[in-house]
Amino acid sequence: MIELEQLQHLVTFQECQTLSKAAKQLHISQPVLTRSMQKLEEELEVNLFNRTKNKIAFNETGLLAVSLAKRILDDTKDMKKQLVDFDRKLHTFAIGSCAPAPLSYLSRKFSQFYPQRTLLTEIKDMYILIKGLKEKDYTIIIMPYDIENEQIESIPFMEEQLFFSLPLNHPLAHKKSISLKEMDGEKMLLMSNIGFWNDMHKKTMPHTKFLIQNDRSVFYDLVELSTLPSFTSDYVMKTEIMPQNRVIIPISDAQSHATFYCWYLRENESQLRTLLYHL
Amino acid sequence: MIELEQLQHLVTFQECQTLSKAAKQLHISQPVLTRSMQKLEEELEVNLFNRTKNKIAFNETGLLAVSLAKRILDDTKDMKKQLVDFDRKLHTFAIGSCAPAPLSYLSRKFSQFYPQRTLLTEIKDMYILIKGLKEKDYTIIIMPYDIENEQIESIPFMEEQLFFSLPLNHPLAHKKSISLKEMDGEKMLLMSNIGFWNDMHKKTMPHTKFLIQNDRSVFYDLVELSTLPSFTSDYVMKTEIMPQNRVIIPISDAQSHATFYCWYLRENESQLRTLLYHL
DNA sequence: AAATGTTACGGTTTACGTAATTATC
DNA sequence: GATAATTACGTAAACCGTAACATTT
Repeated sequence: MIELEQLQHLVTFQECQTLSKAAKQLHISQPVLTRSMQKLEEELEVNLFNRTKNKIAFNETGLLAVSLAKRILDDTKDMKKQLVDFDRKLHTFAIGSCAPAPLSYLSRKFSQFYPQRTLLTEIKDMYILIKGLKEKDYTIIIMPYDIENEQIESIPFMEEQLFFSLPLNHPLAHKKSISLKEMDGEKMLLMSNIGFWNDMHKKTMPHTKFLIQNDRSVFYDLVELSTLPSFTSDYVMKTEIMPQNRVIIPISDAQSHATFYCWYLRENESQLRTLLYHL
Repeated sequence: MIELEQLQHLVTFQECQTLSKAAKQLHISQPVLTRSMQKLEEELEVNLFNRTKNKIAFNETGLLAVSLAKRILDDTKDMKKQLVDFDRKLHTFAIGSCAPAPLSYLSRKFSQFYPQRTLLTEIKDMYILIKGLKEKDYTIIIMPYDIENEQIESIPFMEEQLFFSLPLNHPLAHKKSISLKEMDGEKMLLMSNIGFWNDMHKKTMPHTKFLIQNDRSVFYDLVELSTLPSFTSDYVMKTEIMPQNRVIIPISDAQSHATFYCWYLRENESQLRTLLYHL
């Protein structure tokens, strides 16, 4: 049977033009190449070269063989790549979320129960999440409302309440609670990549200019050093150290509260049971 | 590097479902297959199977691997076939002719000078011959007229003269020569596959009914046993044994004589020199 | 003299099959 | 007890690199 190694030799030979150069490039000795090419000709039952005493050159058939060999070698390299990709996808647990807090929570849970598995997490728009769940790009998606149908099941696992974080000398700093509307129009600091909260802010506070920060530590520095109002949440306050020069005031609107649900395909229920049980 | 043998093992395993059956089919021992599959997994850096103590079954990745492997194996089998075909075509000498006599003559010459090469001969319509020569389906074509242009050269190498072959008691049997027109209207015996002569007969003797014979020996039997007129030629008379109960009479028309030319592409002149020189 | 390809030879590696082992039906 | 897969082990085949050789530039 022909072997891929021989085809690789053939292609390298063609690229290098002489057996000796090809041998160097392949890190083998010339005699090996001589024999390899002889064997290939035997197995293919065709002459691939014009040989003189100390010269060996490709004939037409040989050149055709090179082009066919290249294709086969490419295919096998592709094969490996495809399999590795497929396998990774198979063993990767992908979580898509509409917000950062529940994703952070679920990630931690996940790594407790499946420490060896690869985890992929994303914050995306909700319509993308739903599409991705159906197409099995996500094993689980995190949504701020529930659902129940033939394919999809959802279970609630976490709540999050937003607060305003105001500097001590802010005019509203003394209040017990503040509505979104009351704050609308002020400049505010905001983290980027906060999922559906972003949409909520834009809708409920259309006159506010949000100063978006990508970097979390820069965001915290700005919160501490500037006098700009910002948002925080009960989850963030539990998990992060909060600055001292701020007043935390509840937001009165219902939109500032979310219940997060795990959505998953019923067909995957068995493999998810452990995780779901411990949420 | 992955080897094709491993891929073949993989595919056979999938077809047989167990390693032992696959081993039998491949005429090797189980341990070889066990190791072969282990090595394949190592090289691909993926698990292809679900193993229990005495069971090994394909997982999803394994099944994908099988389908990819099949494609590669098919490609390599194709590769061999393509190369053999290409090589044969490269080494095949193809002669197309407008008539049987010069083809028979040239074939004999050819096998004298290139006894080891494969020869392919065909009698075809002249427009097909010219097309085939240009497209290199034919190395040489035999035509009843000459040509001379940039690509094609022609050299005359043989003449053929047709005769009527009449039974002894035929009304015209006594004549020194006969024209085609004189015989037009009579039933005649004719060999099939006689190339351009066929067109000539149809044109010059539109009222004659030709009784076409495929088999040469049947044709000769009929010539000998029937009283139907037929054609023969100087070439045929030289190479075949002629029946005794016939009169051979020259045909007076110019169309009954042909000079045959070898046409070939100038670019092939060097490889044809030996043959052309000895025509 | 330098470079190229092929053949010869010796030693190591590889790879095979048999046999033994473990597990399942 | 029969079948299946894996592991262990000794032997035979394969393969590689060095060296020697033959040609060519």
